[in-house]
Amino acid sequence: MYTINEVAEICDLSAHTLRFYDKEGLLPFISRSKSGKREFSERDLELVKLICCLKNTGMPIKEIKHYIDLFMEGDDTFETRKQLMIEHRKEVLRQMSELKKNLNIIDLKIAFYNANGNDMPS
Amino acid sequence: MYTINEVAEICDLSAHTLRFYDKEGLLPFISRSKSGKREFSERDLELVKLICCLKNTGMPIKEIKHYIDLFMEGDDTFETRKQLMIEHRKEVLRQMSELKKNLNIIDLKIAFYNANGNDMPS
DNA sequence: GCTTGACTTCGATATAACTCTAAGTAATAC
DNA sequence: GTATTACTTAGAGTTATATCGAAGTCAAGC
Repeated sequence: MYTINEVAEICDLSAHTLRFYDKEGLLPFISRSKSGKREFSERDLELVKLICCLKNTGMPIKEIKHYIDLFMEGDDTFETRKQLMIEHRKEVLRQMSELKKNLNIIDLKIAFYNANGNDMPS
Repeated sequence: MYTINEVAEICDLSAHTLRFYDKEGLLPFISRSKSGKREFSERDLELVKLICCLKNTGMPIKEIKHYIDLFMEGDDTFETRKQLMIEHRKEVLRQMSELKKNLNIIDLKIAFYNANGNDMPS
């Protein structure tokens, strides 16, 4: 079991942020110790990592919550979750392609700088 | 010459946003018609595209302004601008690498869904 | 028993980047 | 000459994601 601070450390978040996520309904799966402290199992930790992955690829908290809600509903939502993930994968690919496009622009710019500014278009 | 709305269309921004950028000091190079309207030359358009590229790769407006300020100062800032661009390129590579890492996580997740949830880790 | 870590509520504050409103002016296009 | 487009100032409001602080409670470990 992990404490909130351990999870925070591992996932590069603050305990504050984790509680904030909890409040937003992103962590309904977390159990509590008899004294009321959050206890993260290995599986919980993996879910938090997945949440971070989704967040870091631009999924808004509300959509992540939707995914988690489906997850909590159980096996009936299996197909829906799978489709959501497949859709999000497309979005990540879109981001990568845009990033590549922008990298090209930057590379071109640096190439112009290396050519000592000759024919610099802008 | 392009009007503000044409540039907005081309760069997928609103005229509002372009005026906002202008106010923030990102577009000091734009000239005006005798009636006071903004006139974007081909070169200006390229610069706006560069600004969008920097913005879309996460550079904050203040840093973009700094770059534009250097640009307006002229050839003396050539080396500085080149170094800035090289540094930003590293940042873009970092983003791409993180995106790839996250794509892997998503792919793994989808693979588990395709395995019908067997051994689903989370 | 004292320190540390965790908990709660609640609200303030921050930050970035818009986004919009209003009210009035001025030139352009048909 | 009317509709469209663009301009101005100045400020209010929005969205998303935190981030912080206060104030008090509670339990565990040394």
